[in-house]
Amino acid sequence: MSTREELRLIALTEFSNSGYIGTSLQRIAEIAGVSKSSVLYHFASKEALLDEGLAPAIERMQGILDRTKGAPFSAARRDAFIVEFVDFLLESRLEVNLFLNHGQSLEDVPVIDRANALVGRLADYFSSATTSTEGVMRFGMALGGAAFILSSRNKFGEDVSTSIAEPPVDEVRAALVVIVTELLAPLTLSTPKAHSTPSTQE
Amino acid sequence: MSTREELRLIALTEFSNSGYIGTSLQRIAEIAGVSKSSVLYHFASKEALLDEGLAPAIERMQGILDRTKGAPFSAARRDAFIVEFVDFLLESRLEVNLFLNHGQSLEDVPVIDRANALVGRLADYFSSATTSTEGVMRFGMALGGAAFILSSRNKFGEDVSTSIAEPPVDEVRAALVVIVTELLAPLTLSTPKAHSTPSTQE
DNA sequence: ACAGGAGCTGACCGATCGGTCAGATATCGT
DNA sequence: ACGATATCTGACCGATCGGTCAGCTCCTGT
Repeated sequence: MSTREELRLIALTEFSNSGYIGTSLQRIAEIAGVSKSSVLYHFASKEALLDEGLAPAIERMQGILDRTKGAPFSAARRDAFIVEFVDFLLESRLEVNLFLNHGQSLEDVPVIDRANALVGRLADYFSSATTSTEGVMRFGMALGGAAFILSSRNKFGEDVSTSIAEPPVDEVRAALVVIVTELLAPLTLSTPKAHSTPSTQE
Repeated sequence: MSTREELRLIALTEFSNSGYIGTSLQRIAEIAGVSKSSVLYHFASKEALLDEGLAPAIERMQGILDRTKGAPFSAARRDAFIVEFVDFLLESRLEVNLFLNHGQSLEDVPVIDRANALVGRLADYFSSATTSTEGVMRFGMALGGAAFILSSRNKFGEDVSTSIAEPPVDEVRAALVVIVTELLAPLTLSTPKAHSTPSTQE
């Protein structure tokens, strides 16, 4: 693997674990076994390192959303999206963890803005199927909760609690699809009502 | 309000929004309208500011857990816990957000260790009712997801997506209780036998 | 043989970090 | 009136931050 690619992965890992501000170029250089100057030779700036670390995951998520929003909301398309979304979360844990945990303090960074825009498109897609408070909370719990629990699974599964072991990844994937589908199911069974909350559709 | 209490709240807010490392004493002082030296007069160090900011929420959560674990696992006690837990999340958003989003990079800070120990006790309590991967994921999605979606509700509700308005707090509370209960319900319908994890009562 | 670019480095820069310290100001009990 | 105490401040410290720059060592095409 090239030094440049190695630095990208180290930076992504450290940004995810310690945050963007909490990770110094010096530390990235030390882990890679090169000098800080070498890091800045391969990447124009620390921000460029963040940008190139997140870019692949952002482009993948963009593709998923483009494909999903190509047709109107339906239960079948929603279920297909859920599978794709869960796979995305499983394979982009570092990126998702970095964005979820540390993105709010990096709001003026362009690559974070792009990721935020994706969340907005995702919310718009599901908000087209519900207007009730419970529906909105179901969407948030299902997608945000799944992203959170996956991106920080090490924290709860290994570090903190010793009584919960790390399950096989395919079991995690299957369980997550079941739970997310269950959470989102009421949103499209009978879309017109759901709750007695008429309001707040701006 | 005393200067000291004002500083505590400003620090908690800034730590939650920008992270512990991402918040400087200078910034806290500027918001409060005092000098950096004054901040360090009221609090021995930056870490003391973090400690005293999180302490009340930690003590409250400790009380909830002590009360809940005073008796063996049952559906009724679980439901009572859920209500208390949701109320806790609603009233301690800053603290929960700070712990969830930035706690993993502060693992050697004593107050964060205390909070992590609470999560461990919580996980032990619910892991006594399930051993399946799906059960563990249900627990994680329900509690972690609820904590996440509430602590970062501003991000998804106001900043990012303009199509989802901020619902009344009592509706959020009711919806969350329904969803969390629904997620955790299958865990105690048939509890043949739990784990072989005797207590770990510290 | 050698020019030239790729990869890499140490020295250095201004800015900011958390924290220390001596002293200024104000309040209060006596 | 006067010392004691609480509150607050600016000046300063060493460490670390992201970033710049001149120059070093290779390797390769000609």
